[in-house]
Order: sequence, then C-alpha cells, then structure tokens
Amino acid sequence: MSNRLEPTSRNYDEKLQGILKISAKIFAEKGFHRTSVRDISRATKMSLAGLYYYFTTKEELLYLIQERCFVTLLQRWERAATPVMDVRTRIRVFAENHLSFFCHNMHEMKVMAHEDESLTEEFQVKILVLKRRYVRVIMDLIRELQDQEGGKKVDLRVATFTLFGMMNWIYTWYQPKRDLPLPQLMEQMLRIYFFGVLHGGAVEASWFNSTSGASSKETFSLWHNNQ
Amino acid sequence: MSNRLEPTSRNYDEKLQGILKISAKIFAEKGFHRTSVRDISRATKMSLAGLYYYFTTKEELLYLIQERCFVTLLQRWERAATPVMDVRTRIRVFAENHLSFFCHNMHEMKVMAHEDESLTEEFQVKILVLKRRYVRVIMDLIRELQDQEGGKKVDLRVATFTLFGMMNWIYTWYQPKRDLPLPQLMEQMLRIYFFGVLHGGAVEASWFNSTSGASSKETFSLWHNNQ
Amino acid sequence: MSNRLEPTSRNYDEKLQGILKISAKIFAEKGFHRTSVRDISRATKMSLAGLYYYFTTKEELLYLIQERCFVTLLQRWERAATPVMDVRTRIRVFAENHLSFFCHNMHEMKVMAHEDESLTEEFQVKILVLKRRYVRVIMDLIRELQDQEGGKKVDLRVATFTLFGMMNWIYTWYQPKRDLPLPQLMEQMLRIYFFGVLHGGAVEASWFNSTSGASSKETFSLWHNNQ
Amino acid sequence: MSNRLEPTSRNYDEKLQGILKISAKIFAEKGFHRTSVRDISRATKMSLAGLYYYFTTKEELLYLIQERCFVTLLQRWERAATPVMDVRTRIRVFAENHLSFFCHNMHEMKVMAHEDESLTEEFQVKILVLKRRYVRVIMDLIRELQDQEGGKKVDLRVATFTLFGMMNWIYTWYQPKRDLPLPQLMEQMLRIYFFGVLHGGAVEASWFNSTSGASSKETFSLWHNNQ
DNA sequence: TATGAATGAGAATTCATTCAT
DNA sequence: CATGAATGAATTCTCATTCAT
Repeated sequence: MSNRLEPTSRNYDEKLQGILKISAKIFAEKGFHRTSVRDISRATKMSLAGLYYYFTTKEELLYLIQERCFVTLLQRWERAATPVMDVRTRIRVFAENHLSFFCHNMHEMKVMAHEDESLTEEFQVKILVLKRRYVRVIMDLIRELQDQEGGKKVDLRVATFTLFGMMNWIYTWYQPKRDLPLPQLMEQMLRIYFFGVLHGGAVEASWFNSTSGASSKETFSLWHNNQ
Repeated sequence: MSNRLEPTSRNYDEKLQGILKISAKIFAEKGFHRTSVRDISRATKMSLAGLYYYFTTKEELLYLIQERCFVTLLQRWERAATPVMDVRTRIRVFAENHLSFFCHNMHEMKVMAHEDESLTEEFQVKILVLKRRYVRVIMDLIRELQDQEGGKKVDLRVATFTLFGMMNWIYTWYQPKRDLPLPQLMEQMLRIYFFGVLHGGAVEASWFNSTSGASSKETFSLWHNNQ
Repeated sequence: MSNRLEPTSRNYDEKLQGILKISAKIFAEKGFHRTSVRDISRATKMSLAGLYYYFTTKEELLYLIQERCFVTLLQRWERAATPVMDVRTRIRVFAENHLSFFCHNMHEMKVMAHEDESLTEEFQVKILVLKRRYVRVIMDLIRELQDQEGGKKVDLRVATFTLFGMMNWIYTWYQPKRDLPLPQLMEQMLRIYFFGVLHGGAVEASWFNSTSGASSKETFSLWHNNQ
Repeated sequence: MSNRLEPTSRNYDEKLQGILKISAKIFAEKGFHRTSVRDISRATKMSLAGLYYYFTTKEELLYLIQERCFVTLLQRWERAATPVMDVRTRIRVFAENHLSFFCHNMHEMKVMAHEDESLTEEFQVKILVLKRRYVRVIMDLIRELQDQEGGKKVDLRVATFTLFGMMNWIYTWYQPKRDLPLPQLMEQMLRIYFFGVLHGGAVEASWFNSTSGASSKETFSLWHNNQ
C-alpha cells in the first residue's frame, strides 16, 4: 500500500519536522479541510509532489502532528512527575505540563483540540490509544485526590474533562499581547479549578509556588518542540 | 447579499427551520467543510437547486444556524434573569441557560463551538457582534461578583473563558448514556467553577437549588429550539 | 455512495448513449487507461464535470459500454435463433450474430475484447455473469453438435474458445478497405472453423447460404447499436 | 535515444533479463499502463532510479520485452524448420513453435498480444518490422499450401489471422490446471485449423505425430526464454 | 552501478453554484 | 417553489523521470 520506504536519515527527519511544524501552523490558521496541500507546498517552498515523499496522505500529515503532540506530552509528563510529590502537586505538574506545551506549541495544540475528528478511522484509532493513556493519567490523579480528601465527591469524568475544557479552550480566546503571561494564566486557572472563582483569588500564592519541584520558569524554558 | 425579497410565509419559515436543524446535525457530525450541499440535499430530500431557495451560500447556512443560536440564547437569558436576583444566582441562571440549551441542541452548539472560524469575514463579523454581547453579559456578572466579594481577584477574562471552556468542551466528551444526567452535570460544573474541585463536593446542595428562581425542571422543559 | 439519482427521461438516455458511443471510440483508439476523462469531455463537447452527471467513475463508463454490448448480443441472439433450426445452422447464426455486431460496432467490441481486465472487481463480476451466459450458449451448441456427429471429439473448451479467438482477433487486423467485405469474411471464417483450411474452400457455398433463415443482408441492416 | 554507451558485461545482461522477466509478469497481470515503474522497483527490489540504468523509458522496457519475443520466435523457427519438410509439416512446426513459446512464456506473450498498441510510434515501427517478418513466414507457407492443394481457396489474410487469433486468444482463457496439457492443446487446435471442428476429431493421430521432424517433447524442452 | 530526494505534468473526482424550465 | 442538467475551479494524489552524490 504505502509507496515509500522508511528512511531514517537525520536529514530526512529534520525535514519532516519542518514540514510538520509549518503544516501545523497552517492547519491552525485555516483549518485542516480548508488547507490544501498546495498551501503547504507554498509555505514550505517544496513542490507539491515533493511533499508526498514525506507523507502519503494529507490525513497522515495531520496524524503525524497529533501523534507527535501526545507522545511529547506523555514523555514530558513522565520525566516531570516524581512519585515523591503529593497528589495535588502532581496534578499541578500535569496541568503545568499541559499548559506550557499548549502555549509554546499553540498551533499544534489547536490542531489537536480542533481537528480531532478530521482523522479517518484508521488514524483516529491510533490517536485514541494515546489520548486515552494521557487522559487516564490525570483521571487517576484526580481519583487519588478525591479518595484522600473524602467527603462528597464530584463525578470523576466531570472533574477530568472540566479541567481539559478550561485548558483546551484557551486557543479560542488567548491573546498573548492582551492577556496574562503564561505562568500567571496557569496559576489562575489552577486556582479556579482547585478552589473555585469565589475563593480562588484568596488562596496564598505560596501554595502554588513552593510545592512544585521545578519552578515554572524552568519548565517553560524547555518547551519548544521543534528542535 | 441576497437579491430576492425575504419571503415570510409560515410555510417558508417552517421549511427553513427544518433545513437548519438537519444541516446542523450533519455539520456537527461531519464538520462544516466535509459536508457538501449534496449531503444536505440528500438528508432533507430536497433537490440541490431547491435548497438554494432557502439560502444563497453554504456559508450563509452556517451563519443562519449560529445566528439563531446566539439570538435564542440571548432571548432566553433576558427572559430568565430578573434584576431581583443576587449576582451568584444570576451567574448560575446564565450557566443553566447556556448548558441547557447546549445539551438540548447539542448539534447546533457543537457547530457554534467548532465551526466558529469557518465563516467568511462578512458573516464572522455579524456573529462576533452577537457573541460579544453574549460574553459581555457573563463578564459583567463576574465583575460584579468580584467587586462584591473583594479580596484578591482572578483576572476577568480568565474567569470568563474558563467558564465557557468548561461548558463548551462538553461536546467533545459528553455521552448521555454514560455520563450524569444534565441537571446534575450542571450542578457539578457550577460547584467546580464556584468552589473548586477540592471543596466543590462539600457545598450543601441546598445552595444550588433553593436560590434559583426557576427550577431546573422548568428551565429544561422550554428548551427545544426546533419548533 | 452514489451521488446521482437515477434519471430515466428520454433525453437523459439519449445523451448517455451518445457519450457511450463516443467514449467507446476513444477507448478503442487510445486504450482505456490512456484515455483521460478530459479526452472524452473534449470529444463530447461537454464539460468535465458535466460528464459526471452521467457516470460516477471512468470505470463505470467502461462497464456501461461492455454491459450494453453483452446485453444486445444476447438479445439479438435470442431473437434470431429458432428451435426449428438444426445445430449447425444455429451455430452459424450465433457466429453471424457475433461477427455482424462485431463489425458494425468495432469500437465497442474492441473495447470488450481488449479492456476486459481494466474493470475493477465489482464491475468485472457483473460482466462475468453476462459473459458466462453468452459463452454457455455457444458451448451448449457445440456440445450438441458433437453429440450428434459422434466419433472422436475435440475438447469442448478448446472448440469454443478457438471460435471466439478467431472472431475476436479480428479487431487487430481487419481493415475494411483492404480485406474482404463482412459477409464473405464471415463465410470464410465459418468454413475454416467447420471444415478446416484444407477443405474449407471446397465446401459448396450453398451449404452456407440456403440453410439460414435470415439472409445475411437482412441481419446486417439491423446492426447499428446506437439508436 | 540513449546517450550512454551500451554496457555488455555479463552481469549487466543477466540483470536486464531479470528485470524484463519480472516486468513482463507485472505487465501481464496489471496491464502496461496500470503498472508503475514503482511497481517494478518494488518487485525487483531495486531502487527506482537504479532501474533507469537498464532502460531509459518505461516504454523502452515494453519494447525490449516485445522485441526479445519476436527475435526468439524467429530464431527458433529458423532453427526448427528444414526445407526438406513438406508444407503441412512446416505449418505445423510453425504453430508448435508459436504455441510452445506462448505457453512457456505466457506473461511475455500476453504482453505481446495485449500491449501491442501501448508502444509509442518510434518503438511501434521497430516492432512492426519484426512482426511483419514473422507473419510473412506463415503467410507464405499457407500460400504454398493453397497452391499445392488447388481448388477454391480461402482468402490468405483470413487464413493467416484466423490461425493467429486462435492461438493468441489463449491467454484469455487457458488455465493450466483446468485445461488440456499443452501438447494436446496444440494438437487439437491444429486439427481444428486444418480439418475443422466437424472432422478434426476424426483425423488419425498419426498424421500429427509421425510427420513432424522434431517431436513435441523435444520442442518443449528448449523453450524457457529466461536464461 | 546505485540511490534518496525531488519535481512538472497531469490524472480522476468533487464541489458550490447557476439557470432554463 | 422546485428541479434536472450543467459548469469552472479546485483538490488530492500519482507518475515517469531526473540529478547530485
């Protein structure tokens, strides 16, 4: 079926990464379906046919972008989380991980959030596996948190997807020039998530900064995905 | 745009509503760009050319769906909110309004949330006006709430769009058969929003039910948009 | 799957027949795969997209041509053959039928003989059913003949496909201006088939002409398929 | 056409033959136009660019296959025929030659029979020369036969191409597992050709076997073209 | 000899839209 | 109001071929 061999030279990989980066940008701006491979050809300054050396289908291109996002997200999470941390901290690290990646790779994340269903079966299934693994991480953490806290609990799925909703919605409104800088955005979002809008403002800032092993600044500096 | 007179016969209106409803469903399922006017022709059992009596452009069709959503949302809000209510209640009513409409018109809302940017300039501008008006409502309420509460405050835009993110993300994960029924979903979401996951579960249920002027049940029964 | 309705107006049918005729000609001249739908668009003076109103796939176009050939061939045979005739005559009538159609619809028949395997599964299966029915007719006749004659027999499949080979190969060499006129071509071919090159020439011509119910001339005048 | 020197190393020749063999197989299976050079690259396990060392054009590849067929066919004929033989025997030897080669190199022969017109002008002309030479051989024999026999004669072209039709059509129906083994197929075909279906079965077998200088077995053992 | 990477030309097909009726 | 028939423009993808190495 697939006409291309599997090349793995350094050169090939670098070029592919470049194509993914640029494509993600265009997909984010125009939407996957509105984007023609010609647009990508134009933006990458490669010939139309030349692009097809790097992927077999426009859909595979979308898949490659999404797959890479999830894989990176999971890798970074595994690297960042230590079993020593308490649950709350781990949740916060998870969210920081997510948000930092999000904000530093806004295009890719918008594509992930928005073009979810643009994949065809085959690819959608593969992505679903990754996504499930990713969602399970935070779900397990929230369950652990709830077990610890006791009392009347919020439904687990609601608790989970509420968090994702808050975070993933960002691409629809966040304007770097107008809105809070990333670290503060993250902090405030977590405040709302943990303590609610009503009390979130009141919680001492220390709670947010002192418990995390890696300071936000450190986390941030590592983020760019494209090299 | 439209050269023809605006027909207003009862028949015409009914038919148009039917087309909008069916189109929204297909747009929600396949995405706006993947949906061809032929798909709509098939689903409505009208001829391709026949459809064009009811709209001039596929994009106008999308616009009509979105416009109708915002208009209804705003109307319902104005009908539901009373100046007597206190801020918290008004916020809750707003959210209930939004969520109820959302869940009862999932297709339309998914289209609204998802196909936001699929509109062309011209139409996008018109929708933006409505959307801004709608957003301002809740933004003003949140500001009022924060003024009342005093203390350190969360950024207004963050507070606003966090709420929308939580709510609008629903279309990506909510499965009626698997998840909580709508009223409870609403309640839990508001708990998280107001009090946070940590304490949200503990707040007495009474808080949620007794203060609202209109009971959820009443609210719900009004919701279906399609007749 | 199929986007088009099934129109059956007189006009539609006539137009489709015209397209089939012209396409058959081009397929015969350039081969199916070398022919682009653009070529057909040019030859029919219809727009590229306009053609697709009449078929869904270039392959379906080929199918329609082939199907029509077999159906006509079978119809004509059923009309021409009478149970009264003796076996030899029936065989001759079958061959006359085949050859007359062949020579009067050379393009279509070349396409049938040559582009056999250019059809995709789905269509190939449908054609196979017709072809089998057609082949069985002559096979049964040959078997009957052999039963009657007694003596050492030639293998049935060899006897059958040898006849088809002789006849269908015509498209590769026959030039109307250079070669015998059709009725004589037919006669000579049948002589060879029945009596061999060695003795075929010697058999009295009467054998060929007096036994057939319909004279060749009559048969020929009916042949054009395209109206 | 070709700018490069003609390499003649043993290695080169062997490799080219391998490529021709494999290509013939694919051409036979998928048809010339449907076959991409990539298909050949895959099947030969050579790189796309590497193949072009052995031919300059996909069409040249087809040409090489066909040319080699005709050349071999002519060589074998010249080796097999002796002026001593009587005409009938010579015709039989010609047919045996053709059929044996055909059946032992089905792929190549199908390509020859089927992809006749797929060549471009230039190449087609070259092949035509060979083909004419080949056809003339049998045509001359048949003329000689007819002169000898006297009586009313069958048209020469009809007599010639009827024979080719019978033989070349084989690729469309012959299934080794289902049909007669090759020597019998040959015998029966020749019976039909010489004596007709009606009497062909009755002719004594001896006629076929005793007069031929080379027994079929011998003929067959020489046939494989690919080394 | 051999190949990885690249490309121009062209292929089939789809789509939103129109227009005469 | 409604529709059958038609179309221009675009889209994804494939292909034979090349060229630097």
